[in-house]
Parts: sequence; C-alpha cells; structure tokens
Amino acid sequence: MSSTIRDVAAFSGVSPSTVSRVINNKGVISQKTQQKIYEAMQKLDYHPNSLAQSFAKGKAGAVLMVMDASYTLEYANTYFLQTMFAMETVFQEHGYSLVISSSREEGENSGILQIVYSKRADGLILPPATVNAKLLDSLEKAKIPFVVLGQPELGHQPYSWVDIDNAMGASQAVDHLIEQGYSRIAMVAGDQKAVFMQKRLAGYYEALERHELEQHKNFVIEYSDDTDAYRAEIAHLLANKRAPDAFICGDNVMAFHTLQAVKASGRRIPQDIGILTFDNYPLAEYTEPPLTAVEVDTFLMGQHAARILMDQISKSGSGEVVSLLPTSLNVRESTIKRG
Amino acid sequence: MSSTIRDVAAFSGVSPSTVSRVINNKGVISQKTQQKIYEAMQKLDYHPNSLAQSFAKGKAGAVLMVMDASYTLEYANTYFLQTMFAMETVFQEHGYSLVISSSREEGENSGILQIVYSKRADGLILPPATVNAKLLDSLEKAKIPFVVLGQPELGHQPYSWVDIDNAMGASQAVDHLIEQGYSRIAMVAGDQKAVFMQKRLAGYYEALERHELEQHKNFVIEYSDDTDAYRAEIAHLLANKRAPDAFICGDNVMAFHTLQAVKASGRRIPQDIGILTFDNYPLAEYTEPPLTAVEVDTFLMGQHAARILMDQISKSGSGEVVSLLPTSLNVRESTIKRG
DNA sequence: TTGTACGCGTTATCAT
DNA sequence: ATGATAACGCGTACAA
Repeated sequence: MSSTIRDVAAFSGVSPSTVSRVINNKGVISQKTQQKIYEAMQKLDYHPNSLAQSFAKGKAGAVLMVMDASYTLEYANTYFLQTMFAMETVFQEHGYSLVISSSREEGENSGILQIVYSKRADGLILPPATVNAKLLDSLEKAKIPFVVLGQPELGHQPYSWVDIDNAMGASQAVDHLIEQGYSRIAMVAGDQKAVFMQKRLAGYYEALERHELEQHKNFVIEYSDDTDAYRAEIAHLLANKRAPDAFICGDNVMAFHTLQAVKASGRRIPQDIGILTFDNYPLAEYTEPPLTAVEVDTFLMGQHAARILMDQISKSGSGEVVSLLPTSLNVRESTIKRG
Repeated sequence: MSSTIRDVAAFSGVSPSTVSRVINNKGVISQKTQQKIYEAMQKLDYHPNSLAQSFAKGKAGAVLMVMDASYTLEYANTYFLQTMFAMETVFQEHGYSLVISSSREEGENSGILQIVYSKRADGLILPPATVNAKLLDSLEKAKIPFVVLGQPELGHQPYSWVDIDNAMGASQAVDHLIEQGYSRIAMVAGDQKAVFMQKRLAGYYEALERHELEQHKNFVIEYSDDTDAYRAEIAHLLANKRAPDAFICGDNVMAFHTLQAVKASGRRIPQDIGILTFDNYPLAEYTEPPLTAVEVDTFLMGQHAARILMDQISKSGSGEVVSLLPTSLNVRESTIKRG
C-alpha cells in the first residue's frame, strides 16, 4: 500500500492539514516544517492521490476532447493529432489531463453527457458536428465550459470557437497567383455546404473583386468523386478559349487530380497553368511539380482552443471568445511563373 | 448542486447502500424497490459521481495512452489516430476512459510516472520509444499493467506488446511480385536500426530463399533523405545490366521517389519495373500508376492492444501476451505485370 | 432483501 | 503558523 498524507504527517510530526498546505502551496508555512515535510515525502515515497484530490476539490482536473469519428478517420487526422498534441501540452502546463472520447453516431451525444454528468471533466473541446441545440442546452444547464474546434454552422453562436481563417487563405492564394502573373483563376470546391468551404469561396470572391477581376460562373468547379468525370470536366474546361490559367483546389486530393488532368491536357505547370492547394499534407511536396499550399497551423489552433478553455474554467464565465487564426502560403514550384 | 446517492435513497425511502447496489447491479434487490429507485434517480436527475466512485473503489477507471511526440507528429499519425479510436472503443465498452499524454523528451518519463503514482490510470499503452529499464522497473514496482504498441527493441521482454507482422508483409510482397513475373527484387530500406525494418528485411530474405532466388547485396538499398542523391543512385542501379525489376519500398515517401526515379530512367511501370510500398497512406492510390501497398490494419492493432490491457487489468497478471497481426496486400496497378 | 457504519485520501473551515 | 474536525459521494463489510 502506498503512503498517504497521514503517513507523511505522522513521520514529520505535523498534522495532515499542514502537509496538504505544503502540497498545494497554500497559506504560510515555516521553512523548517516545510523542509521536514519534503523530507518525509521523499522518504516515504509519497505521491498525492490525484483521485482523492479531485474528489475533495470537486474538480475533475481533466478536459474531455471529443473526436468526430466519421470525420477524423479520414484525411483530417494528420492535423487532428497535432491539434491534440498542442492541447495536451497546454493542459499539462495547467495540471489538467486530456481525456479522449469519440462521437460514434451522428447527433448521439449521450457519451459526452455521461462524462459531463458524472463529473469526469471540467471542460470540453468539441467538433462542430456534435454541436446541436439539445447538447447546447444540456451543457448550459450543467454549467460546463467548452470550446468548439472549427467554425460552427449557424450564424452567431453563444459560445467560443476557434478556426483558421479560411477566407484569408483563399484571399492569399489569389493574391499570390495574380502576383505571379495568372489572371484567370478558378476554384475547385468540394462540398459547398461546409462552412469552411463557404468561407474559402468568400475569400476567393473578395480577392477577385479587390483585383477588379471578372467572376466567371464556370470558374467555380464542383469537385466530383468520380475521378474520370472530373478529369474530363477539367479537360473540357481547358479546351475552352476562355480557360482558366490557375486552379485553387480545396484539398490535396482535388489538387492531385487537377494536376494530372492539366498535365494530360498537355499544359505545363507552372508555365501555362498554376495549381495551388489548401492543406499541406505530407505528400503534397512530392508531386511533380511540388504543390504550393495554403498552410494551416493546426498546432496553433489546438493551443488557442486549449488556452481559451483553460480561461473559461478558471475565471468561470469570461464570455464567448472567437479566434480566427491566420493562414500562410507555402510557395512551391506549381505556381512559380515568374522567377 | 446535483443530487447524491443519499438524495435518491431518501426520495425512494431506502438506504444509500441499496441504491448503490442498484447502480452496481450487486447483490439481490426486489423488483419493487429497484423500480422505486430507478424512478427516484430519474426524478432527481441523478448521475453517479464517477470521481467518488473511483475514489471509493481505488480504481481510476481510466487508461493512459502515451504518444511519442517526436514520432507521432510525422507520417505515422494517420495510423495512430485509428489505433487510438479502436482503443477508445474497447475501453469505452469496459467502462474505462482514455487519457492521453505525450512523452516530450527522450527517456524523460516523469510525466508517465506522475500519472501512475497519482493513481490516475489503471493501465498504460506505451510506444516502444518510451520503454527503458528504468521505466520498466518503476512500473513493475507500481504493479501497473501496460501494453507496448509496437515490437520493442530488445529480444524477449517480460511484457505484452502488439505489432503488425512486418516479416509477413515483406514475404507477401515478394510472393506477389514473383507471381507477377518479377524476379530481381530489390528492397528500399530506411533506418535499418529500427526493429520493424529488420523484420521486413528478414521477411524479404526468407521469401527470396523460399523461392530460391539469389540475394544480391546491392539490392538492399539504404534510402537517403537527400532526394537527388537517392534518385541518382536508383538511376545508376537501373543502368546496370543486372538491375532489379522490382522495388519494395519501406514507406510511401520512398516509394514516391523511387517511382519518379524509375520513370525518369525511361522504364515503364509496371511493365518493366514493379513498385510496391509498405503502408497505405491516403495519397498512395493517387500516384501514377497507383501503388500496390502492404496494408496495415491499425484499427485491429489498437483493438488488440486495448483488449490485452483490459485483460491484464481485470485478471490482474495474466502473464505477458505477444500479438503479431497479419498484413494484407492491396494490389494496385504498379505491380500488375500479368493481367 | 435491506440497513448501519465506517473508510477511501484529501481539502477546507474554524479554532488556537 | 499549525491543528482538529468535518465534509466530499460512494462502496462494502457486517449486522439485521
């Protein structure tokens, strides 16, 4: 059996409360007794029972991060893990531990609530997909703070969230392409119902406007999972006399197929056509030519989310905070038209 | 303030212990009181305080998974997350929650031990890199079960670990290539000090022997991060009259560069040269031609590790278990020589 | 089948 | 600056 606070107290000839004070750096304690107590702890190999501490304080000392299984297991995971790592680092600094749980079924949040109700977590990090009116209501009642990782669907929401500035990313992309001498810029978009996609489109339009470029309806291309169909579409588009001379792609897979479709059409990259992608996955730099990418600092994202949550937990109720993180451009060969 | 077991007891006119029995399905309770208690719990919106439960039982009800930051943040993460998801699923089924922590500095495991000593976890999942004599000793003393995720460095170790059968993967790869009519099979290896790499080499040699093929020393190629140098090396190798006609690559990046080096040399894939890779990352299927890959079921790996750990935790001390998981081959165009 | 009483290890309040 | 004492919410012998 491991030793308890009482053992330490007995060994050093003081009361348990004094030992507790030393452990928590609370109140004032004389140098002498403090010394004695530290020695006793050493001798007895004492380690505070964190479960008992949590229990006594009524604080779990833990944060629950929910991962959206359906989403997380796809591409996004490369990023998700960095985000998680960043958060764990912040929590650790604050003496909190990170608990992971998965939302298995859409809209089924009983697992999350279970943990909240059973008081196993002092705060939550949630993926946008799990957030719905019912959950919000429950969390409100339970008075437990949370931060959403990604911009939520609805307009303004009475809670904190963190996301990268997708509009800025698209805007940067357009600026760069124009600077490189491209002028007929197309955008390959995935699911336009997703908030981040809408933001990217908004940034794209904003930049075109800023540069006084015409907006061509057929320059916004809906990506299709039917690869052959998609490549045919690109080929068709390029055959047009008013074809685009640059593509901003929504993700690496779209970029990959676009790249190959463009090459197949006989156009040279980057001399004839520029290609730029959102997200910078490990293999993006290995394409031919390497892809210029809108870089997303997911580490920073996790860090921000974690810090905001820590704030809410300590100064219980510091209002909702929204954090839009800047993107940056990782310029590679695929868009270098001018030396 | 939320209601406690005492409130429920009072409300339903029984003693707290009876309520406790209902919660834990222990002992025998009459249908009638059981009914009453359930109703009371409902009415009072009662949820057991999991912290108090853990405290009373002296069990954390949690498992700690350590992630090797230096490794995890690289490519492997695509897999790591699936493994984590699988584990979380298993733990959840057993009523355990999953706590994540990162090992930040090499050999610095104070964080892990901190959690163990403070009794925040009942078991551990560890990456091979964290395991050293000192930690083993501490864990032994603390009597806390753990499972290592990946075959450890040293020979036989007195603990459980789970890994994929790397030798089998290499063996399968060779078999497939030979079946397709390739006969001069080279292997591109990364760091040969890594256990998994040694196993893959062993499988490769075993298969060559089984097929009575000669082992050429220069057919085992040490991959170099200096891309240009590596490609030159491949070019040089291919210029040789006794050049390989197939490459088994240690990971997707090696495969990518090999692919491009081979193409640059004017050889056709798969007609002239076959290329096969370990690991199947999202973008592996998007190369030209798509890469045949040794598939690793990381979900299964997590599941096994979690189950073994759950076993150790419940039947405290069921001896060490070693689990080598089968690989499978995802055949794509890059090795289809024969229809 | 149910109730009583105590303990789990720590913190917090109130004295001293 | 330190000690005594009472919680915290639950589980569990033991008694009934």
